[in-house]
Amino acid sequence: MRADAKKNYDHLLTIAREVVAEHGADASLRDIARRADVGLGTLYRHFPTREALLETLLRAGFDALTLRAREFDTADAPDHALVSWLREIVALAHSHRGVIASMAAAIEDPDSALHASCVTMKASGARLLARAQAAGLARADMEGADLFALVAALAWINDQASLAPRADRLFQLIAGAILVHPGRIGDFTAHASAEN
Amino acid sequence: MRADAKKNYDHLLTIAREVVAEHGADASLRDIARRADVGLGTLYRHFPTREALLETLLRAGFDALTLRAREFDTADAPDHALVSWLREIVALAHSHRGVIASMAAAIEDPDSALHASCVTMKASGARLLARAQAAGLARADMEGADLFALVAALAWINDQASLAPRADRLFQLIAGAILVHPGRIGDFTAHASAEN
DNA sequence: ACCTGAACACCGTTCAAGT
DNA sequence: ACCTGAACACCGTTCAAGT
Repeated sequence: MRADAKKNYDHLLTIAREVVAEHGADASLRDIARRADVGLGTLYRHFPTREALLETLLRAGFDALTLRAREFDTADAPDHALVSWLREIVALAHSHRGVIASMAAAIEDPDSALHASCVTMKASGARLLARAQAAGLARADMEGADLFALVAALAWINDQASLAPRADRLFQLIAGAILVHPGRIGDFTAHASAEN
Repeated sequence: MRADAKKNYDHLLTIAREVVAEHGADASLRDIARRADVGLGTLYRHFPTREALLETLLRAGFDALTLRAREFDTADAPDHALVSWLREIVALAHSHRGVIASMAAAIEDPDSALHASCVTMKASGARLLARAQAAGLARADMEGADLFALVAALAWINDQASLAPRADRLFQLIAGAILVHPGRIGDFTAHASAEN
């Protein structure tokens, strides 16, 4: 990448991060280009679709979550690991308000720039779920797709201003429905959270 | 209302029902006016906001749900009543794809045309929940706002094409988390649904 | 190789002018 | 009273013209 292009690319990302933090994943692309002092075509050259831009914004968070899943997979009690990881992926999605709908759409659209990341997230969750199931700590009648949908729903609740105050409580309720011994949830999720 | 105005009003509603069925609650208002062979200003005169139009489209369904809640309140086993009613409100929201986000926003916005209906729905749910709780059939640590948020989340899952296949299963899972004796769910929700 | 911004086809919303 | 549609201020997306 040429030096001037690289500079535009980086600056666009910085501004996009600000604008998405402010207006959510549906933010005006025009507005981003304008505030970055860059032609609209330059934004489209670097990020041919909105999903491509969002994927770049979220990539670091996705990678961190993939690593966390691997850590959790060996280090923790399977139920603790599963619930803690769920909390973190919900927090990541929420940190980019509105992106969860794009992620839900991307999971079944191989052409979406978000597809690969979503598939990875789903697989990480499925692995943690399977481990908890094998230990008899999660209900057996669930699979990765169910977990992905529940995470999406919880992230969506977080994104709705009027429902957000109930989000933590409902996370606990749903986590409790996944686990065989929900009594243990309070022990390890009370103050957990992910920053992104 | 003048005869010509009444005719426009009715025709707009007919067309709006078609277009919303096709494109969801975010359908283009311009498109509705166009297909109704009516000036854009006429649509705005009859329905000053999108919420006003949606409220009119959904009113019959809301009224039916209010009646159903009253029936359920006296006729059925409290847990059966609660879960059956939840199924119906989820189905109503889903029958107007995308409207659930507006409903979530309206519940805390007294100026929204959907506000009153949402408050009524929330109150109906809260009453059925309280009755089930009093009978020891629903967990005591929940309130109406939690139920409303869960219904919204389930309706949202239904609206996402990629998540919809899991919607029934997740309804059961969440209903099971609300009830004290979830084993009973399968008995009475397997084939229930609402038409609107 | 990369950037720019006009051009196109859409929106939602308002309101002066008509009947 | 009611209707109309132009006008305004926005979008997303493309692409000819520039450097």
